[in-house]
Amino acid sequence: MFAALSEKHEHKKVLPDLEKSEKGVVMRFAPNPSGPLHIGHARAAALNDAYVKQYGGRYILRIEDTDPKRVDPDAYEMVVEDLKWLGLGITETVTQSDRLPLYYDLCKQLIERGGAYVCTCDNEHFKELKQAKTACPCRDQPVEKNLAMWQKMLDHGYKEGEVSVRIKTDLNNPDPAMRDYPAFRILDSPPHPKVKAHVYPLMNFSVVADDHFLGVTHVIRGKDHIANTRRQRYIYDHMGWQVPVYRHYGRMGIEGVVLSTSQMRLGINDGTYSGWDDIRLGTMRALARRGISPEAVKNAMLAIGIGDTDISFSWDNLYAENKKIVDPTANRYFFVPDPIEITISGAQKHTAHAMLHPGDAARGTRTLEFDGTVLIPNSEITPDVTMIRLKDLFNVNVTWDHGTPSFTFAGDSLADARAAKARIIQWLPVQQAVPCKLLTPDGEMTGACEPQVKTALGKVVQFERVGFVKIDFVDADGVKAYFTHK
RNA sequence: GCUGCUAUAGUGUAGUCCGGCCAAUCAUGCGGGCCUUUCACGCCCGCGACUGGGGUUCGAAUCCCCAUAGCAGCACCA
Repeated sequence: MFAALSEKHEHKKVLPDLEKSEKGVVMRFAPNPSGPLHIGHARAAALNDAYVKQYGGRYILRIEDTDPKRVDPDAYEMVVEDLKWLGLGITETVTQSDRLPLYYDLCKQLIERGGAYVCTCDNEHFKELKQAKTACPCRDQPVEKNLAMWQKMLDHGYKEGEVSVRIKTDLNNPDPAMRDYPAFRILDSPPHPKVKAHVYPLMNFSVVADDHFLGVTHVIRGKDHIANTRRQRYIYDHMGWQVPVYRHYGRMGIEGVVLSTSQMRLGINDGTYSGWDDIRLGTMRALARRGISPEAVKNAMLAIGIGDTDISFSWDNLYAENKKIVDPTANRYFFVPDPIEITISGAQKHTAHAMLHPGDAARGTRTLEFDGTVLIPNSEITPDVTMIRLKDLFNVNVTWDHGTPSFTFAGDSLADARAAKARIIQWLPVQQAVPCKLLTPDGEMTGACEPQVKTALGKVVQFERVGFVKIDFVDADGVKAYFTHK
């Protein structure tokens, strides 16, 4: 019995082992602060987090803000908030714009070692040379000249676009992407929101510097970085440093939501979206607003794993994870979409006590008073219907006269309703009905819900027979809810 | 064009490194049933895949070659 249980437990999916992890790991999540985090980020963030938790160690948040064109000052805060929401075990945070002197110093060292040079070739020209596996004239300049030019760069003796620092690689590398790639550039505008600078490192340079000096041991990132990994290798070799262990997972296609930060920002600015948490977006805050729990996001990402196959993200699988988390906790309430009012003859006043959760009687009940007239979903009354049961109340006969239904009390017996295969439907007393809007991906449902729903602001509840919803807004006029999933 | 990565059911995933125990795992989805005062949860049954073609081998999802498809890189973005 116990053996069977534990055996089943061991079958729980775990991530594949990482080599060189015996003494713990140091990993990092390194977003560009151009906006809030979205599902794409969540994969890298959750995977790295899971490994740090599995092996123990440090988890560094590194804000990569070395391109002032792609920095949103608000994003620094948003990224931290989103990670906090996800519940990741970040142990320290660094921001690259705080570390420019470190990069400058390393660049100087690299030049001294003959591993980099200052290049004044224009882009197009260099591209041609690169394709032809030919060295550009700057490549063979003496170290002293490179150092002087580098100092002139730092002294702002060059304008934007005039020079760059290149890493010496191997011009005969069959992959043109590897040949003498750039490491620093000059940018006169726009100004960086956090630091006064004009010489900026490019990603492949600052990443190596930080991974090395921060002691990063393992890097898990998308396979769009696989070429960068190979490029970065040259710097490690020039410096005689040891490279981290890398894993590159495949591309993840995500349907149904907008993920591009620039597109999102555009839509927000022109009013198409209400904000970063508009539920049509794929941001963490949008998911949160729709009632997706952070655990569900993490579990879904771990289930996907670090495979290098390109995959398409499945909302169904995310919803299934979320339901596991939300179903045991969500209170049940009635929501009547597109309601019609019906009067039931022959019935005494009744008080219905419906359970807040069918699996947890201790949680208690909510009380609905029946006194003759109720709201039910319009769609339930079709000409083939002869009996319905109002859930937790009683049965109702439906009789038809020239297409007009009338309703009469048909007894309390649940067994009768079952025997008659009557549908058990949600309902609301007219007096207790609170106007409620339910926003779904397919549009808006208008209806009414129980008064108690107003106390569930910010929570996920289940509207019985409709699905799980997040109560987003409550005021004197009613309730607004977002559909999470069935 | 050049360079590289990948290819298991609708979706995700295990197995591939070290060929046989794989007539291929688990989850999700879908269909059916049971349970149940929800179309939720739970339980049971079922559906559904090794991209194609060659080769090696007694034996291939697993190794090799070719083809096809997808993806990524060849930015003074990350």
